[in-house]
Amino acid sequence: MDLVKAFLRRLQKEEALNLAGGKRGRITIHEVASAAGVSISTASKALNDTGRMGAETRERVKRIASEIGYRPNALARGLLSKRSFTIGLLTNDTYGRFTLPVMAGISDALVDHGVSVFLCAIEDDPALAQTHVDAMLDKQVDGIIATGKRLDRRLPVDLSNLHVPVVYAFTEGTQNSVTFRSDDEQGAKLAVEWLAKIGRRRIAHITGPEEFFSVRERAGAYHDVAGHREPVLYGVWSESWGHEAIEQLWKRPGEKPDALFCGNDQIARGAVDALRERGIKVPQDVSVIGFDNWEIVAAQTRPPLTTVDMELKELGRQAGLTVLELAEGRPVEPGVRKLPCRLVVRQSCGGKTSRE
Amino acid sequence: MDLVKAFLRRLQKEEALNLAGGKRGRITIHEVASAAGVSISTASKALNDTGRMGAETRERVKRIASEIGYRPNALARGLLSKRSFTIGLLTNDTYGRFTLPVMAGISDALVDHGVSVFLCAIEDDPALAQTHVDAMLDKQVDGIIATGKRLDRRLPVDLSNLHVPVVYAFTEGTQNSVTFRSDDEQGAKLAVEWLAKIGRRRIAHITGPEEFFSVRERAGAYHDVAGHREPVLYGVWSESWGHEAIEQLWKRPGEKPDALFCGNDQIARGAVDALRERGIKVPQDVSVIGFDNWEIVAAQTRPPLTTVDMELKELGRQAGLTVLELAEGRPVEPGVRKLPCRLVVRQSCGGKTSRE
DNA sequence: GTCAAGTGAGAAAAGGTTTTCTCATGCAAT
DNA sequence: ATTGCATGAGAAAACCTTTTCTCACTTGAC
Repeated sequence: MDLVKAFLRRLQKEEALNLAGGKRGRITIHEVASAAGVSISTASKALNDTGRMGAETRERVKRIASEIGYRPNALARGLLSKRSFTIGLLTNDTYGRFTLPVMAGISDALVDHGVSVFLCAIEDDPALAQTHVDAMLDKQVDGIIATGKRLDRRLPVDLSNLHVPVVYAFTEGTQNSVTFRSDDEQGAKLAVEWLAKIGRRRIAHITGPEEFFSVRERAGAYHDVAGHREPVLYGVWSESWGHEAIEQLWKRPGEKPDALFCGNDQIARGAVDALRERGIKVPQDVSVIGFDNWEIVAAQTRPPLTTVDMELKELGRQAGLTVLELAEGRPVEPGVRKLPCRLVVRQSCGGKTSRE
Repeated sequence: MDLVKAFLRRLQKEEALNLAGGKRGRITIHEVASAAGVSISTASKALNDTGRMGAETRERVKRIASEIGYRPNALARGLLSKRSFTIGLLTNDTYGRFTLPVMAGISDALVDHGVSVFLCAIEDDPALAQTHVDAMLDKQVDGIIATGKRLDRRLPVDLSNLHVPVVYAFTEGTQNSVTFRSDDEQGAKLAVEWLAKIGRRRIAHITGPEEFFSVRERAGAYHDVAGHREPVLYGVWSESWGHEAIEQLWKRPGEKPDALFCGNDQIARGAVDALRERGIKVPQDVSVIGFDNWEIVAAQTRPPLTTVDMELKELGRQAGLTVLELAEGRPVEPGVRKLPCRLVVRQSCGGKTSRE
């Protein structure tokens, strides 16, 4: 009876293994050692280029290891070294609008350091966030990068007293943390200066809700460059607000703007569509510039939008390298690092590059 | 002599602990055991509800563990159990257009099993893909989910002989694998039947490139329901193709379509915009239906698009649960599973729900 | 007063790797 | 001949858990 049970269990196990694709025990350093006729200590030292041994021995071990396809078990290694070569990316940006480029940058920067990334999407749900953080800590992540969709909001979870390094990217950080963010002021300046340079004088600013920090920063820079001659229209982040704003602007008396600096690409697209419907030509009559360089919106607009790119991938890259520095114990100056934006010129502004 | 040695070692250990003060090494089961005055074996059994011991002992250990904030080290646990509670998600969909919903579903399904997800974006780069796969295997992932942006394309890496289970989601799988995909035929049928039901008779189909499997499947279902009275226009997946298709349709002689079934939401949006520019009212004159339910496009179109949702999140959820089943050794029938699509009714079709 | 059975708890091994310590061996210098 | 010292390589401990095995003790039955 007991025997039957054991047999059945074994059978089941083997069957499972077969389905899994033939999961016979992996090749360990023991196999390498015995195949090379050395001890595991020697094998380890040979493979890691540490310890003392004859050059011939080292070479032989290495050759055999690669021949039989040995790959060290990262779990075992991590257990000892207290480094898992794993980091966690925490985000509350469900759409991935901002997170994806950041993630791409992180991954790009860390993949050749052998670091993998856990992606955890927490939808402003503190309990879910805590669950994910706990799971990551249990898995001994070397660090955590927190990212979001807004520079002036915190993630709904406290990461300030963890015993692993935390870096913030495109979300608000804590007191003594390292935080990466885009330089919205510089980005806005870039946009408005471009419009001025191509000869536009009456530049209006249609943007998102005033309570967004980015909105205030961009509006501030706009005023610095363009002065206060044209109004700033605050609204929401949607195409329909772009439409409505055009309506508001064009129904008031007096001269109309000859350029629009929009708070994001969706607003810009709405505005461009509204202008077209009124028979106003973009870019001949009015230049329009967006913000975000959200390809899917900017490139599909007619004409394609000139816009400001926040270089989120680069931001992710730097955040990734920084969390790695910290994980390896190297000191990193805390503070907020502003990364410059870049102007992406397409056809919605005219000027030098408008007609080719 | 042996006793002395053991004593010295213990002393040294305790000193180390004291020196650590609490800032250094994490809390291990040793701390729990000594705080509770039991051995580590007993502590382990108490916490895992295994083994035999007095109810009082078990409770005490559990209470103390939670008091001092003990969390088991997943690396150590994984080393022994050969389960890392980690899976990898491999994708070549850079935009995240399809991957994000799938990822959300996977994460959603697995988070309360304690499983975390490595996200690896490989951009059709075989070398990068291999690097990521190797890194994941080294980290002993319990399984891999491969996902993409096209049902009829493979990822540029061979996953067929891994010793961990692999599940394919929204990408083409291998011979004896488990593959999840949307039922595009059923989805298309849903769309065309809806148009018929609200009284449309001349339904045209504007869609993507014919070499896409999904395109052929949707077109097939379209013909089955709508017959061959109206043409199918193959093109590309962009708004501008939607525009152009309208031009083509409206410049030919004879009766115009009273409904459009579009191959994706971008084409639908382009078509709606083009119709508006011609003074044709949507949905009063022409009903338009999209495919994908890509919120950012469908909801921002004027009027918002009725469209077909491929339920990618559910697809991800099922893929996640399946890879877990396989990882736990439970048998899973190989084959392709088609998941039904769902019609999302907004305002671009009219009919019953058009005016409220 | 011995035995069998049951109960509670600890010792030890295992998992794969790295690192420190120890041990031969051979060789040059005294 | 003895000491001193490189050199090459292995033994064992450590990382943290889980699990199996073993042991001591109690209890009720003979």
